[in-house]
Amino acid sequence: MMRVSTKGEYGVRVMVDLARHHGEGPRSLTDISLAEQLPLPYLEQLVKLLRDKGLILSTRGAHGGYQLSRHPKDIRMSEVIRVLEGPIAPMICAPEGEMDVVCDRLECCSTQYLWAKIRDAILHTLEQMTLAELASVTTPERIPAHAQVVPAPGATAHKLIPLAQVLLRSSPLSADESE
Amino acid sequence: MMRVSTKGEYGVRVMVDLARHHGEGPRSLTDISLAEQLPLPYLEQLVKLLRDKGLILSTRGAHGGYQLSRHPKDIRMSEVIRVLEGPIAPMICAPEGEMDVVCDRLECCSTQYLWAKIRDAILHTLEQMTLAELASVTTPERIPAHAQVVPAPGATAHKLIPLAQVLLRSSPLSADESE
DNA sequence: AGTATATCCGAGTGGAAAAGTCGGAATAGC
DNA sequence: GCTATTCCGACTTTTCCACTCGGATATACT
Repeated sequence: MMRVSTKGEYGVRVMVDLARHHGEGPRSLTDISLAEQLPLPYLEQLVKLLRDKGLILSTRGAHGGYQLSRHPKDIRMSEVIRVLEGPIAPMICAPEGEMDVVCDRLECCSTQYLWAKIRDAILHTLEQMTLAELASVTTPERIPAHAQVVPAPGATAHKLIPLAQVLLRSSPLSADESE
Repeated sequence: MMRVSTKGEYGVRVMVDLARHHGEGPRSLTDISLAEQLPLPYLEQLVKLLRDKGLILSTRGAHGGYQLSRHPKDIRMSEVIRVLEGPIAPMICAPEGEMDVVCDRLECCSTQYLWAKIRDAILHTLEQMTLAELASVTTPERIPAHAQVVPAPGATAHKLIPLAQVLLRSSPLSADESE
Protein backbone atom coordinates (compact mmCIF):
# COMPACT_ATOMS: atom_id res chain seq x y z
CA MET A 1 0.00 0.00 0.00
CA MET A 2 0.92 3.63 -0.17
CA ARG A 3 3.51 2.89 -2.70
CA VAL A 4 5.86 5.53 -3.92
CA SER A 5 6.18 5.45 -7.68
CA THR A 6 9.45 4.97 -9.49
CA LYS A 7 9.44 8.65 -10.15
CA GLY A 8 9.84 9.18 -6.45
CA GLU A 9 12.35 6.42 -6.01
CA TYR A 10 14.55 7.25 -8.96
CA GLY A 11 14.28 10.94 -8.34
CA VAL A 12 15.46 10.63 -4.78
CA ARG A 13 18.31 8.46 -5.86
CA VAL A 14 19.37 11.03 -8.39
CA MET A 15 19.27 13.72 -5.77
CA VAL A 16 21.33 11.64 -3.37
CA ASP A 17 23.81 10.96 -6.11
CA LEU A 18 24.07 14.65 -6.83
CA ALA A 19 24.45 15.41 -3.16
CA ARG A 20 27.37 13.03 -2.91
CA HIS A 21 29.07 14.75 -5.81
CA HIS A 22 28.19 18.20 -4.65
CA GLY A 23 30.77 20.83 -5.47
CA GLU A 24 32.37 18.81 -8.22
CA GLY A 25 30.74 20.74 -11.00
CA PRO A 26 28.05 19.45 -13.34
CA ARG A 27 27.43 15.74 -13.38
CA SER A 28 25.99 14.18 -16.50
CA LEU A 29 22.90 12.06 -16.60
CA THR A 30 24.85 9.36 -18.37
CA ASP A 31 27.10 9.07 -15.37
CA ILE A 32 24.18 9.00 -13.00
CA SER A 33 22.24 6.44 -14.98
CA LEU A 34 25.31 4.26 -15.05
CA ALA A 35 26.02 4.64 -11.37
CA GLU A 36 22.45 4.10 -10.31
CA GLN A 37 21.61 1.61 -13.01
CA LEU A 38 18.64 3.54 -14.22
CA PRO A 39 17.33 4.09 -17.77
CA LEU A 40 18.73 7.36 -19.03
CA PRO A 41 15.83 8.50 -21.22
CA TYR A 42 13.49 8.06 -18.30
CA LEU A 43 15.77 10.03 -16.02
CA GLU A 44 15.64 12.92 -18.44
CA GLN A 45 11.98 13.23 -17.66
CA LEU A 46 12.38 13.17 -13.92
CA VAL A 47 15.24 15.58 -13.95
CA LYS A 48 13.14 18.05 -15.85
CA LEU A 49 10.76 18.18 -12.91
CA LEU A 50 13.56 18.84 -10.49
CA ARG A 51 15.01 21.53 -12.66
CA ASP A 52 11.73 23.28 -13.39
CA LYS A 53 11.16 23.66 -9.69
CA GLY A 54 14.65 24.97 -9.19
CA LEU A 55 16.05 22.14 -7.13
CA ILE A 56 18.86 21.53 -9.55
CA LEU A 57 20.74 23.55 -12.13
CA SER A 58 21.62 22.36 -15.59
CA THR A 59 24.60 23.03 -17.78
CA ARG A 60 24.10 22.28 -21.43
CA GLY A 61 26.56 21.06 -24.00
CA ALA A 62 29.56 18.82 -23.70
CA HIS A 63 30.80 18.27 -20.16
CA GLY A 64 27.47 19.56 -19.06
CA GLY A 65 25.18 18.01 -16.53
CA TYR A 66 23.31 18.79 -13.37
CA GLN A 67 24.12 20.01 -9.91
CA LEU A 68 22.20 20.95 -6.84
CA SER A 69 21.09 24.54 -6.72
CA ARG A 70 21.56 24.66 -2.95
CA HIS A 71 23.64 22.92 -0.38
CA PRO A 72 22.25 19.47 0.47
CA LYS A 73 21.80 20.69 4.02
CA ASP A 74 19.30 23.24 2.80
CA ILE A 75 17.15 20.86 0.85
CA ARG A 76 14.32 19.25 2.72
CA MET A 77 13.13 15.89 1.49
CA SER A 78 9.59 17.18 1.54
CA GLU A 79 10.47 19.50 -1.30
CA VAL A 80 12.03 16.75 -3.31
CA ILE A 81 9.17 14.36 -2.91
CA ARG A 82 6.60 17.02 -3.58
CA VAL A 83 8.25 17.94 -6.83
CA LEU A 84 8.49 14.35 -7.94
CA GLU A 85 5.21 12.96 -6.77
CA GLY A 86 3.01 15.97 -6.41
CA PRO A 87 1.38 17.24 -3.25
CA ILE A 88 1.63 14.93 -0.31
CA ALA A 89 -1.90 13.75 0.16
CA PRO A 90 -2.75 10.14 0.83
CA MET A 91 -6.33 10.82 -0.16
CA ILE A 92 -8.28 13.50 -1.93
CA CYS A 93 -10.06 14.15 1.31
CA ALA A 94 -6.85 15.18 2.98
CA PRO A 95 -4.95 17.45 0.66
CA GLU A 96 -1.91 19.33 1.69
CA GLY A 97 -2.49 22.90 2.67
CA GLU A 98 -5.94 24.33 2.37
CA MET A 99 -9.04 22.27 2.76
CA ASP A 100 -10.83 23.42 -0.33
CA VAL A 101 -13.88 22.30 -2.15
CA VAL A 102 -13.13 18.66 -2.11
CA CYS A 103 -15.38 16.47 -0.15
CA ASP A 104 -19.06 16.56 -0.87
CA ARG A 105 -19.85 13.65 1.38
CA LEU A 106 -20.30 14.18 5.06
CA GLU A 107 -19.52 10.59 5.88
CA CYS A 108 -16.24 10.93 4.17
CA CYS A 109 -15.29 13.43 6.78
CA SER A 110 -15.19 10.84 9.49
CA THR A 111 -12.54 8.81 7.79
CA GLN A 112 -10.89 11.98 6.65
CA TYR A 113 -9.52 12.30 10.13
CA LEU A 114 -7.45 9.22 9.50
CA TRP A 115 -5.99 10.36 6.20
CA ALA A 116 -5.14 13.72 7.67
CA LYS A 117 -3.22 12.06 10.46
CA ILE A 118 -1.32 9.92 8.04
CA ARG A 119 -0.51 12.85 5.84
CA ASP A 120 0.78 14.81 8.78
CA ALA A 121 2.95 11.93 9.86
CA ILE A 122 4.50 11.60 6.44
CA LEU A 123 4.86 15.32 6.08
CA HIS A 124 6.58 15.66 9.40
CA THR A 125 9.04 12.95 8.51
CA LEU A 126 9.88 14.51 5.19
CA GLU A 127 10.09 17.96 6.64
CA GLN A 128 12.62 16.87 9.20
CA MET A 129 14.99 15.10 6.89
CA THR A 130 17.42 16.98 4.72
CA LEU A 131 19.09 15.69 1.62
CA ALA A 132 22.46 15.97 3.32
CA GLU A 133 21.27 13.76 6.13
CA LEU A 134 20.02 11.15 3.72
CA ALA A 135 23.13 11.24 1.61
CA SER A 136 25.33 10.74 4.61
CA VAL A 137 23.59 7.60 5.69
CA THR A 138 25.64 4.75 4.38
CA THR A 139 24.57 1.76 6.34
CA PRO A 140 21.43 2.57 8.23
CA GLU A 141 20.65 0.49 11.25
CA ARG A 142 17.75 -1.04 9.42
CA ILE A 143 19.84 -3.28 7.30
CA PRO A 144 21.05 -6.43 8.99
CA ALA A 145 24.11 -8.16 7.65
CA HIS A 146 22.24 -11.06 6.13
CA ALA A 147 20.38 -8.65 3.90
CA GLN A 148 23.52 -8.13 1.93
CA VAL A 149 22.39 -10.51 -0.69
CA VAL A 150 24.84 -11.42 -3.36
CA PRO A 151 22.85 -11.40 -6.54
CA ALA A 152 23.42 -13.84 -9.32
CA PRO A 153 26.54 -12.25 -10.71
CA GLY A 154 26.21 -10.80 -14.14
CA ALA A 155 22.48 -10.87 -13.93
CA THR A 156 22.34 -7.23 -13.03
CA ALA A 157 25.63 -6.17 -14.43
CA HIS A 158 25.31 -5.44 -18.10
CA LYS A 159 21.72 -4.52 -18.38
CA LEU A 160 19.75 -1.63 -17.07
CA ILE A 161 17.63 -2.97 -14.31
CA PRO A 162 13.91 -2.31 -14.29
CA LEU A 163 14.35 -2.50 -10.57
CA ALA A 164 11.06 -1.83 -8.95
CA GLN A 165 9.30 -3.63 -11.71
CA VAL A 166 11.03 -6.92 -11.20
CA LEU A 167 10.80 -6.94 -7.46
CA LEU A 168 7.33 -5.64 -7.03
CA ARG A 169 5.33 -8.75 -7.55
CA SER A 170 7.67 -11.60 -6.86
CA SER A 171 8.22 -10.28 -3.38
CA PRO A 172 8.33 -13.29 -1.08
CA LEU A 173 8.57 -11.08 1.93
CA SER A 174 6.14 -10.65 4.75
CA ALA A 175 3.91 -13.62 5.32
CA ASP A 176 1.28 -10.98 5.38
CA GLU A 177 1.10 -10.98 1.67
CA SER A 178 -1.04 -14.07 1.41
CA GLU A 179 -3.08 -12.31 -1.18
CA MET B 1 1.52 10.87 -4.17
CA MET B 2 1.24 8.07 -1.72
CA ARG B 3 -2.32 7.63 -2.58
CA VAL B 4 -4.52 5.21 -0.77
CA SER B 5 -6.63 3.23 -3.20
CA THR B 6 -10.39 3.12 -3.09
CA LYS B 7 -10.07 -0.26 -1.50
CA GLY B 8 -8.58 1.43 1.50
CA GLU B 9 -10.97 4.30 1.45
CA TYR B 10 -14.15 2.33 0.98
CA GLY B 11 -13.01 -0.37 3.31
CA VAL B 12 -12.36 2.03 6.13
CA ARG B 13 -15.72 3.63 5.56
CA VAL B 14 -17.40 0.26 5.75
CA MET B 15 -15.62 -0.50 8.97
CA VAL B 16 -16.60 2.84 10.46
CA ASP B 17 -20.17 2.23 9.42
CA LEU B 18 -20.10 -1.14 11.07
CA ALA B 19 -18.54 0.35 14.16
CA ARG B 20 -21.35 2.87 14.43
CA HIS B 21 -23.92 0.09 14.23
CA HIS B 22 -22.01 -2.22 16.48
CA GLY B 23 -24.18 -4.45 18.61
CA GLU B 24 -27.24 -4.11 16.43
CA GLY B 25 -26.79 -7.48 14.77
CA PRO B 26 -25.81 -8.11 11.19
CA ARG B 27 -25.93 -5.18 8.82
CA SER B 28 -26.42 -5.87 5.15
CA LEU B 29 -24.16 -4.63 2.43
CA THR B 30 -27.13 -3.13 0.69
CA ASP B 31 -27.70 -0.90 3.66
CA ILE B 32 -24.08 0.07 3.82
CA SER B 33 -23.78 0.76 0.14
CA LEU B 34 -26.82 2.96 0.38
CA ALA B 35 -25.64 4.79 3.43
CA GLU B 36 -22.16 5.32 2.13
CA GLN B 37 -23.13 5.72 -1.50
CA LEU B 38 -20.80 3.02 -2.69
CA PRO B 39 -21.24 0.40 -5.41
CA LEU B 40 -22.49 -2.77 -3.80
CA PRO B 41 -20.85 -5.34 -6.07
CA TYR B 42 -17.54 -3.71 -5.44
CA LEU B 43 -18.07 -3.71 -1.71
CA GLU B 44 -18.62 -7.44 -1.82
CA GLN B 45 -15.03 -7.80 -2.87
CA LEU B 46 -13.64 -5.60 -0.16
CA VAL B 47 -15.72 -7.17 2.51
CA LYS B 48 -14.38 -10.55 1.54
CA LEU B 49 -10.91 -9.38 2.47
CA LEU B 50 -12.07 -8.15 5.83
CA ARG B 51 -13.89 -11.36 6.52
CA ASP B 52 -11.10 -13.66 5.39
CA LYS B 53 -8.79 -11.98 7.85
CA GLY B 54 -11.34 -12.27 10.60
CA LEU B 55 -12.05 -8.61 11.14
CA ILE B 56 -15.74 -9.04 10.50
CA LEU B 57 -18.24 -11.86 10.76
CA SER B 58 -20.81 -12.70 8.17
CA THR B 59 -24.31 -14.03 8.48
CA ARG B 60 -25.73 -15.51 5.35
CA GLY B 61 -29.28 -15.59 4.12
CA ALA B 62 -32.10 -13.16 4.52
CA HIS B 63 -31.60 -10.59 7.24
CA GLY B 64 -27.98 -11.50 7.08
CA GLY B 65 -25.08 -9.16 6.84
CA TYR B 66 -21.84 -8.30 8.52
CA GLN B 67 -20.69 -7.25 11.94
CA LEU B 68 -17.42 -6.57 13.64
CA SER B 69 -15.80 -9.61 15.15
CA ARG B 70 -14.43 -7.54 18.02
CA HIS B 71 -15.27 -4.36 19.81
CA PRO B 72 -14.23 -1.29 17.84
CA LYS B 73 -11.98 -0.38 20.71
CA ASP B 74 -9.96 -3.49 20.07
CA ILE B 75 -9.43 -2.95 16.39
CA ARG B 76 -6.39 -1.01 15.43
CA MET B 77 -6.52 0.85 12.15
CA SER B 78 -3.22 -0.69 11.21
CA GLU B 79 -4.95 -4.04 10.98
CA VAL B 80 -7.71 -2.67 8.84
CA ILE B 81 -5.43 -0.93 6.40
CA ARG B 82 -3.12 -3.87 6.21
CA VAL B 83 -5.93 -6.18 5.28
CA LEU B 84 -7.27 -3.83 2.67
CA GLU B 85 -4.12 -2.52 1.10
CA GLY B 86 -1.55 -5.12 1.93
CA PRO B 87 1.56 -4.69 4.00
CA ILE B 88 2.37 -1.14 4.86
CA ALA B 89 5.43 -0.48 2.78
CA PRO B 90 5.89 2.69 0.79
CA MET B 91 8.57 0.99 -1.22
CA ILE B 92 9.82 -2.49 -1.86
CA CYS B 93 13.02 -1.51 -0.20
CA ALA B 94 11.26 -0.91 3.07
CA PRO B 95 8.87 -3.76 3.70
CA GLU B 96 7.08 -4.21 6.94
CA GLY B 97 8.63 -6.69 9.30
CA GLU B 98 11.71 -8.54 8.25
CA MET B 99 14.18 -7.19 5.79
CA ASP B 100 14.41 -10.16 3.56
CA VAL B 101 15.92 -10.80 0.22
CA VAL B 102 14.76 -7.66 -1.39
CA CYS B 103 17.32 -5.16 -2.36
CA ASP B 104 20.17 -6.24 -4.58
CA ARG B 105 21.41 -2.76 -5.08
CA LEU B 106 23.64 -1.16 -2.53
CA GLU B 107 22.78 2.33 -3.60
CA CYS B 108 19.18 1.62 -2.97
CA CYS B 109 20.04 1.20 0.65
CA SER B 110 20.88 4.83 1.08
CA THR B 111 17.47 5.97 0.06
CA GLN B 112 15.96 3.04 1.84
CA TYR B 113 16.52 4.93 5.02
CA LEU B 114 13.95 7.44 3.89
CA TRP B 115 11.29 4.93 3.00
CA ALA B 116 11.79 3.15 6.27
CA LYS B 117 11.23 6.37 8.17
CA ILE B 118 8.08 7.09 6.26
CA ARG B 119 6.79 3.60 6.80
CA ASP B 120 7.43 3.84 10.50
CA ALA B 121 5.63 7.15 10.69
CA ILE B 122 2.59 5.78 8.96
CA LEU B 123 2.70 2.61 10.94
CA HIS B 124 2.89 4.45 14.22
CA THR B 125 -0.10 6.56 13.31
CA LEU B 126 -2.17 3.56 12.33
CA GLU B 127 -1.08 1.57 15.33
CA GLN B 128 -2.21 4.29 17.68
CA MET B 129 -5.67 4.78 16.30
CA THR B 130 -8.49 2.41 17.02
CA LEU B 131 -11.62 1.98 15.00
CA ALA B 132 -13.66 3.19 17.95
CA GLU B 133 -11.68 6.39 18.06
CA LEU B 134 -12.17 7.00 14.37
CA ALA B 135 -15.85 6.22 14.49
CA SER B 136 -16.40 8.62 17.34
CA VAL B 137 -14.88 11.52 15.48
CA THR B 138 -17.76 13.41 14.01
CA THR B 139 -16.42 16.81 13.18
CA PRO B 140 -12.67 16.72 13.43
CA GLU B 141 -10.91 20.00 13.95
CA ARG B 142 -9.49 19.68 10.48
CA ILE B 143 -12.66 20.70 8.81
CA PRO B 144 -13.36 24.41 8.77
CA ALA B 145 -16.91 25.60 8.37
CA HIS B 146 -16.51 26.81 4.83
CA ALA B 147 -15.62 23.30 3.79
CA GLN B 148 -19.22 22.31 4.26
CA VAL B 149 -19.85 22.58 0.62
CA VAL B 150 -23.39 22.22 -0.51
CA PRO B 151 -23.17 20.06 -3.60
CA ALA B 152 -25.44 20.52 -6.55
CA PRO B 153 -28.48 18.85 -5.06
CA GLY B 154 -29.57 15.70 -6.75
CA ALA B 155 -26.26 15.31 -8.46
CA THR B 156 -25.10 12.84 -5.91
CA ALA B 157 -28.42 11.67 -4.70
CA HIS B 158 -29.77 9.02 -6.99
CA LYS B 159 -26.66 7.67 -8.50
CA LEU B 160 -23.82 5.72 -7.03
CA ILE B 161 -20.87 8.03 -6.95
CA PRO B 162 -17.59 6.96 -8.43
CA LEU B 163 -16.22 9.26 -5.79
CA ALA B 164 -12.50 9.08 -5.87
CA GLN B 165 -12.53 8.81 -9.61
CA VAL B 166 -14.33 12.03 -10.18
CA LEU B 167 -12.40 14.06 -7.69
CA LEU B 168 -8.98 12.70 -8.30
CA ARG B 169 -7.98 14.72 -11.28
CA SER B 170 -10.08 17.80 -11.19
CA SER B 171 -8.64 18.71 -7.81
CA PRO B 172 -8.21 22.45 -7.84
CA LEU B 173 -6.52 22.36 -4.50
CA SER B 174 -3.00 23.28 -3.55
CA ALA B 175 -1.36 25.74 -5.88
CA ASP B 176 1.40 23.22 -5.72
CA GLU B 177 -0.23 21.23 -8.42
CA SER B 178 1.06 23.36 -11.24
CA GLU B 179 1.93 20.20 -13.05
C1' DA C 1 -42.39 -25.34 -0.71
C1' DG C 2 -41.39 -21.18 -2.57
C1' DT C 3 -39.75 -16.72 -2.71
C1' DA C 4 -37.15 -12.85 -1.38
C1' DT C 5 -33.01 -11.46 0.62
C1' DA C 6 -28.36 -12.22 1.63
C1' DT C 7 -23.70 -13.65 1.31
C1' DC C 8 -20.33 -15.89 -1.64
C1' DC C 9 -17.16 -16.64 -5.65
C1' DG C 10 -14.57 -16.34 -9.91
C1' DA C 11 -14.02 -14.41 -14.11
C1' DG C 12 -14.03 -10.57 -17.09
C1' DT C 13 -13.63 -5.68 -18.74
C1' DG C 14 -12.64 -0.71 -19.70
C1' DG C 15 -9.94 2.87 -18.91
C1' DA C 16 -6.29 5.46 -17.00
C1' DA C 17 -1.94 6.10 -15.32
C1' DA C 18 2.66 4.50 -14.70
C1' DA C 19 6.97 3.33 -16.89
C1' DG C 20 9.70 3.74 -20.36
C1' DT C 21 10.91 4.75 -25.52
C1' DC C 22 12.09 7.45 -29.46
C1' DG C 23 13.50 11.03 -32.68
C1' DG C 24 15.21 15.03 -33.11
C1' DA C 25 16.44 20.04 -31.87
C1' DA C 26 19.43 23.17 -29.32
C1' DT C 27 23.81 24.07 -26.93
C1' DA C 28 28.55 24.01 -25.69
C1' DG C 29 33.40 22.25 -25.46
C1' DC C 30 37.12 20.47 -28.23
C1' DG D 1 32.75 20.16 -37.52
C1' DC D 2 32.36 16.61 -34.30
C1' DT D 3 30.90 14.97 -30.07
C1' DA D 4 28.75 15.12 -25.68
C1' DT D 5 25.18 16.82 -23.47
C1' DT D 6 20.69 18.90 -22.15
C1' DC D 7 16.09 19.67 -23.82
C1' DC D 8 11.38 18.62 -25.58
C1' DG D 9 7.21 16.44 -27.13
C1' DA D 10 5.00 12.68 -28.57
C1' DC D 11 4.44 7.93 -28.59
C1' DT D 12 4.03 3.05 -26.89
C1' DT D 13 3.62 -0.42 -23.89
C1' DT D 14 2.32 -2.51 -19.76
C1' DT D 15 0.16 -2.85 -15.60
C1' DC D 16 -3.24 -2.31 -12.41
C1' DC D 17 -7.23 -0.22 -10.49
C1' DA D 18 -12.13 0.04 -10.10
C1' DC D 19 -15.89 -2.02 -11.11
C1' DT D 20 -19.26 -5.36 -13.39
C1' DC D 21 -21.52 -9.68 -14.15
C1' DG D 22 -23.53 -14.20 -13.69
C1' DG D 23 -24.53 -17.45 -11.02
C1' DA D 24 -24.20 -20.51 -6.69
C1' DT D 25 -25.36 -21.07 -1.91
C1' DA D 26 -27.60 -20.11 2.38
C1' DT D 27 -31.35 -18.48 5.43
C1' DA D 28 -35.71 -16.27 6.96
C1' DC D 29 -40.42 -15.58 6.30
C1' DT D 30 -44.97 -16.77 4.57
